[in-house]
Amino acid sequence: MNEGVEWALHSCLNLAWIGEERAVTAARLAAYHELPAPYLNKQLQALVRAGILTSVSGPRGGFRLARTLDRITLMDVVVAIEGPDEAFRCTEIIGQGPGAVTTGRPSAECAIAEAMGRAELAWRRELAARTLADVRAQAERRAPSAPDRIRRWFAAA
Amino acid sequence: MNEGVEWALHSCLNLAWIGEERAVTAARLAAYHELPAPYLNKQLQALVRAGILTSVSGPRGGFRLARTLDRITLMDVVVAIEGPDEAFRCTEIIGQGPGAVTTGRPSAECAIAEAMGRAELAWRRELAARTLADVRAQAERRAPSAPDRIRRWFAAA
DNA sequence: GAATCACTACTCGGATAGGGTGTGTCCGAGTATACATGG
DNA sequence: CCATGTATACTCGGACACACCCTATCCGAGTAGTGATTC
Repeated sequence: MNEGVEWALHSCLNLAWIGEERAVTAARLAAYHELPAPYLNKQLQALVRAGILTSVSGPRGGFRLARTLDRITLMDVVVAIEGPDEAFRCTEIIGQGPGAVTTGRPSAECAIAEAMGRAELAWRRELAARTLADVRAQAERRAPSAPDRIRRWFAAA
Repeated sequence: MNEGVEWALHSCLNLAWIGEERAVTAARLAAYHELPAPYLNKQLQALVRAGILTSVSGPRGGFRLARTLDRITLMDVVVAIEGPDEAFRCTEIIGQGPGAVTTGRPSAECAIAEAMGRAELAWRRELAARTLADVRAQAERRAPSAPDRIRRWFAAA
């Protein structure tokens, strides 16, 4: 899986903790975790295209959450970064060669594709059921001091 | 996901349908779906290392199932081909930079890693619960003529 | 005629190149700010 | 003193190289079979 998914999730949570009063630049979000700033910028752009973040250029510009965390699921972020394609793609080899199945679309009859798809559906369902608000709540339970520390660090110059 | 997973699964089912009386070469398994033979051979080697298949060299050599289909899960095949690493690897950026969490292992406190891991666990659980025997039964329900057709093709020359 | 031995042909196994996708970087388009200037 | 125009600095956005892993391929190690040879 793309490494940018982890960066995007952390950045979204950080944006929520910082607050909505002002936009945050990609450079500062990157500095907080010592990430390569231009590359994180690229990932954040993907979130903007997906409608998860909004961005403004120029001075005082940066990124903001486009909606509240309870309306952003893990699935949304994964799809925004990774793309909508599923991990297991059935290339329909069952329809190739001497043993070709000639009736209709092969994937419809392929029990393998169905079984793999069912597992992947379980994965997607789990991701879609969990919002970033849930994750934030869990994080605050584990590290109650984190939100204030983050807010203070970003407030400082 | 690695494309070889699909090839490996189809090959295992084909081996089961062919029967245990003789080993089947990688070349014939590949020919049945018009796959590149040397590359399929590489994937089958991974299955041998994982203990899913057994192999014998020389004339009359080839591959055989190491155990019955009801003792081979989709998870076994995926791990054999893809490796044991999980798709979402937490690089623990939460422990880097100014906002570093200093107490203990960061991943233990990272709610993001936990949430992503939970989703991936659901995926693995689904794969581990489904054996190749289940998949074969489903395939035979959908295409009752397939087993006989496969057996006949591999029996010919 | 039967056993033994060397040879051959065949198959797996690991080591070796090529391509595509992620990874990382750079510079240009656009904008709010600040300042100088004129009324 | 206030309004206006301009220059400036800053940020996002997309276009540009690099690297790694998957894909694909090849040749060598090992073995069962086959035939000739010998007793």
